[in-house]
Amino acid sequence: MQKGRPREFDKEQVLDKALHVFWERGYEGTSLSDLTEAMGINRPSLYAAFGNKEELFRQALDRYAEKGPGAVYREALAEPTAKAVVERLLKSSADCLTDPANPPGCLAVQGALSCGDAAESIKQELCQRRARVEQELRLRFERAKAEGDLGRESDPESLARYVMTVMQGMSVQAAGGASRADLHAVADMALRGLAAAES
Amino acid sequence: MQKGRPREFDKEQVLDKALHVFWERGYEGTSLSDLTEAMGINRPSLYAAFGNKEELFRQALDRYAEKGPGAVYREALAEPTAKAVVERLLKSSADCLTDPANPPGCLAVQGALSCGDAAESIKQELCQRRARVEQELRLRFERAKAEGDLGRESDPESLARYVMTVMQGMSVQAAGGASRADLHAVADMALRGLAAAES
DNA sequence: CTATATCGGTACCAATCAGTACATATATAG
DNA sequence: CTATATATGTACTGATTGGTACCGATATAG
Repeated sequence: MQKGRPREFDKEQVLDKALHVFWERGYEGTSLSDLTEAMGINRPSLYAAFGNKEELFRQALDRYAEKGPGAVYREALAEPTAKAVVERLLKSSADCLTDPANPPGCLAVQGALSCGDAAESIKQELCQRRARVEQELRLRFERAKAEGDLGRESDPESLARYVMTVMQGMSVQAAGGASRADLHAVADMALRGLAAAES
Repeated sequence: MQKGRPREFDKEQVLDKALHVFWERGYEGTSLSDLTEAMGINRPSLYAAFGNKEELFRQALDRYAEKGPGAVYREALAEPTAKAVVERLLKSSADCLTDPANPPGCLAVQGALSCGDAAESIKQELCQRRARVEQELRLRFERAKAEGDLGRESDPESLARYVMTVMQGMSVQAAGGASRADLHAVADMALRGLAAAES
């Protein structure tokens, strides 16, 4: 065991609390007072454990991508066919974005869509994360095309961008109060379109 | 003419400047210093002419909806057929969201997607505006259905929500750096899907 | 002309922001 | 036991937030 007085809180546990606050209020909309109150620790403990507000956000984002909704995306990519990937992706998004246990919408979309100078680097980080997911999806579609699972005339890049666009739109819809059923209807409509476009 | 010293700036002109700043940085990300600097007036003049930050935002939003991109939406709704409405809506959105003269994306989406307590009422205002546009679109589709322009099995509500979802997703894409061509490809894909779903 | 009403600019307000100095408390290492 | 290392809580920092009091300037009304 290490020297010194031991920490009196569970780091992952309070990180989840911070994640929840950032998710709900965005990066700029969250103050350190909001964070310390929700996390149940005081300011110097927060700084000692997580660095500063920006680093805390990044750690919360990592957790979001790893244990939270991000895990759902990775599972979807593992589906055997492109069609199954998209279906799983859209359906899971509809569920996840409206999960009553979490704030509505997606942290990677709402965390810092537009912001002042101070949050600029956070905004760019979120852009990169979204772009990375889009690229992973594109790669998955390219594989599907190579496997003959998608037609020769299909365009993996446009397809990936389109699916991302629908998911991101669903996030805005969720933030506006759309229900799980509403989003499932959107997902169905997008899926019908894709199935038709493929044939 | 009225008594007193006349205002030395054009109200609409400086309101456009304010609109631009809010559009780029969002409501919370914009400080009064940002505004006065961009508008070229000092603080008391701003308060005398526009009330306060929140009222200024609302007036900028009205202008956005009236003279800005909002006008494009109204034009699209006037198209003769549902298909033409959607096509015009998506294509115009792609152009508008990536117009180099404006910040990328849509003010009604990025202005305050998630935020702290102070901006809560702005967030709700934006939600209501988005919902109102969605409802206008739904009404347009209901008319199209009554006119036989849309099939009997079509669902105007889901259709409207789907189109709004795509447009809102395109706004997120634009904020992330997507080009006009990128968004046109998305629009084409959404349109192909709808055409197929209709048949 | 004088009286009145509004505008513009300086210089301020209290509240809040993110971040920290410092003293005290509590653990291990020897 | 003592020495050391880390955590906690109070109370603070300077900078910035949105918002104003006040005064001189500039217009019209009579």
